[in-house]
Amino acid sequence: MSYLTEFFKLVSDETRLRIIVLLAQGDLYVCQISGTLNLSQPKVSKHLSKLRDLNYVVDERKEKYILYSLNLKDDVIKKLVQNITENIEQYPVLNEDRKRLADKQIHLSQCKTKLPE
Amino acid sequence: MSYLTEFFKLVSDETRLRIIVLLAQGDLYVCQISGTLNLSQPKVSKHLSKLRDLNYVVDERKEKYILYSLNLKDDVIKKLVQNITENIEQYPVLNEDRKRLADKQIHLSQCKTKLPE
DNA sequence: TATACATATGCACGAATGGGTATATGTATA
DNA sequence: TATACATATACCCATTCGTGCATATGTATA
Repeated sequence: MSYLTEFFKLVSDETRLRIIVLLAQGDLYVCQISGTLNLSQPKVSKHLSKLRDLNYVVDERKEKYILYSLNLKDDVIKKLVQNITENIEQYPVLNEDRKRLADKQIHLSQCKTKLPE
Repeated sequence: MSYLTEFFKLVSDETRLRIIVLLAQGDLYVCQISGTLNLSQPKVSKHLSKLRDLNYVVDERKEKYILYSLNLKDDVIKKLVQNITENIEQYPVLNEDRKRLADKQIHLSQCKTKLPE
C-alpha cells in the first residue's frame, strides 16, 4: 500500500484522527490523550501503537509516563493535518477535543500523579 | 462518522484514490477509468457507486455511456486532492495513471464504440 | 519489597470490506 | 426486435478491523 493510502486508512478511524489532531497541537502523555478524549486507556494505547508501528508518531519515556509526538514525513500529509487544525471549528468533534485539551481539569483527569518536567 | 473520516475511509482504498485523482484531472466515462487503471469493469463500477452513494462524485448519462465527475464540498478535502495532484510525481502509482490517461490507445482500450460529443 | 500508578498486550468476537464471477439493466444499432 | 455494447448489481467468500475485558510489563514510592 502506498504512503498516502496507508495514512488515509489510519485516519479513517475517528479515534486515530482525533489523536493525530491532538498531537498536532502539542506533545502529550497517554493519560492526557485518554483524558481529553474520554476513552479507555487500552483503546487509546492500541491506536497509539498502530500509529507508532507505522512511524506516524514517536514515543519517549519520561519516568512513569510516555510522551507521544507527531512524526509526519510526507509534505502533502503534513499540509493536510495543518489545514485541518487551522479549520478545526468546522469539525465539531475535533473542536470539542481542542476545548477539552485547554481545560486542565479535564485533560489531566486520567493522570493521577504529578507530570514530569 | 464525520465528513473527514468518511472521506479518508473512501480514499484508504487505493483503487478509489486512483479514481478520485483521475477525476481531478477531468471528467471521465467508466470505460475510460477502467481502461486507464486496467481494472475489471465490475470492480471500477462498484467503487464508483460507493463514491456516488456518498456524493463524492456525480454521474450523467450520455447515450450508452455514463460520465463521472468529482463533487467535493469540503474545502480541506478539495485542497488535499489538489495538493496530491500538484505533487503527483511523488506518488508512482498515481503518476503512472496520469501518463496512461494521456495515452489515447490505453485509456480508450475498454471503450469499443465512438464516445459522445 | 510490596503497592499504586502508567502503559502495553493478548484473546475472542462481531461487523464491515474488497474482489471475483455471474447476471441484470439500460441504450443504440443493424 | 435481436444483438452488441456500457454499466450496475447480487451473491459468496476470505480477510481485516475495532473493541472490551483481562492481564502483563515497567516505574516510582512508601
